[in-house]
Amino acid sequence: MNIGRAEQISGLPAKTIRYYEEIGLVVPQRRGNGYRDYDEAEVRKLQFLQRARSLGFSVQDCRALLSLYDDKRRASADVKAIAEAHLSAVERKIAELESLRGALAHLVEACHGDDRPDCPILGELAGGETGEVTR
Amino acid sequence: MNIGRAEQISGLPAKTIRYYEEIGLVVPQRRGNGYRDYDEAEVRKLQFLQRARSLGFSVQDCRALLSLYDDKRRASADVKAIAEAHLSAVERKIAELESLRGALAHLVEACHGDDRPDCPILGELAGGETGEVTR
DNA sequence: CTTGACCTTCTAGTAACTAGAACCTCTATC
DNA sequence: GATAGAGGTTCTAGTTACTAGAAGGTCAAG
Repeated sequence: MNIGRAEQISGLPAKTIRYYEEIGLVVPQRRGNGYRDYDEAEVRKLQFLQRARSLGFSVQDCRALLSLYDDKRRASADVKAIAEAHLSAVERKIAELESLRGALAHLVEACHGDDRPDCPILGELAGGETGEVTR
Repeated sequence: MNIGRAEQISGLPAKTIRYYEEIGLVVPQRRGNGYRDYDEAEVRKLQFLQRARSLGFSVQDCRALLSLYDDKRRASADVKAIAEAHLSAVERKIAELESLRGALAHLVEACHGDDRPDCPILGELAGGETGEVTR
């Protein structure tokens, strides 16, 4: 089938599908006119990629997951290891953002936000000491 | 002062300081030998950038914050607006990651992770039929 | 005069696409 | 047969915010 149909079924934009081919993830046959021709298995892989990417797996992770998906003798432990590593990364990122959120919320709250120039946010950025004026 | 000293004081790598010059954030004078020469105000701006970036503000936001920092007739409301927008973005990102974390945690939990090929994680990615996780 | 630290510019690579341009192919209709 | 329009092709370049590395110039000390 053409790339347009693969796009509809997989939910991935055609540009992205071409990109995935360029990096060797899903490489379809070509027809006589040069058009890409996706078979069932390839479209299933595109769907697989769409789901894995929407779960936040990197393209490198997706490559590994796809090859495990293809390997009927895989150990589920290998799949789980990838997912656990990704989960840990997500949790680290959440912790980092929560710390940021705390700092930002504190600053936003401290700023009166009117037409006067005095601003604790800039104060913090300028020197870490609220209201610092000279150095 | 030389870029090496500016690096020590600001905590920004020299490569980053040069990059900030390239995009017009902090542009120092040059000495006769072509070396960059940072004055006090410029080093303070570099410190400002280091802090703003570590709070997760984009470089574009930093540019705006820096110009407000320079403008002694600024309205603190303008600073606050930037910080609030960033805070909102951080909160959206946290919500998104927490949703991901939930889905990933379920999948990881459902996978026995041994040497057998059967795997609910791949099942979910492949189409949500085989080995689908109970939500 | 040489060594080593420090500085310069330049190119290219990172992640994962995305936009746009120029052009080709297929199908249907006039 | 000509043409319109949908859909396909490749290619380049832009996005974010740096970072690595190469080739080479400058400076202070011994």
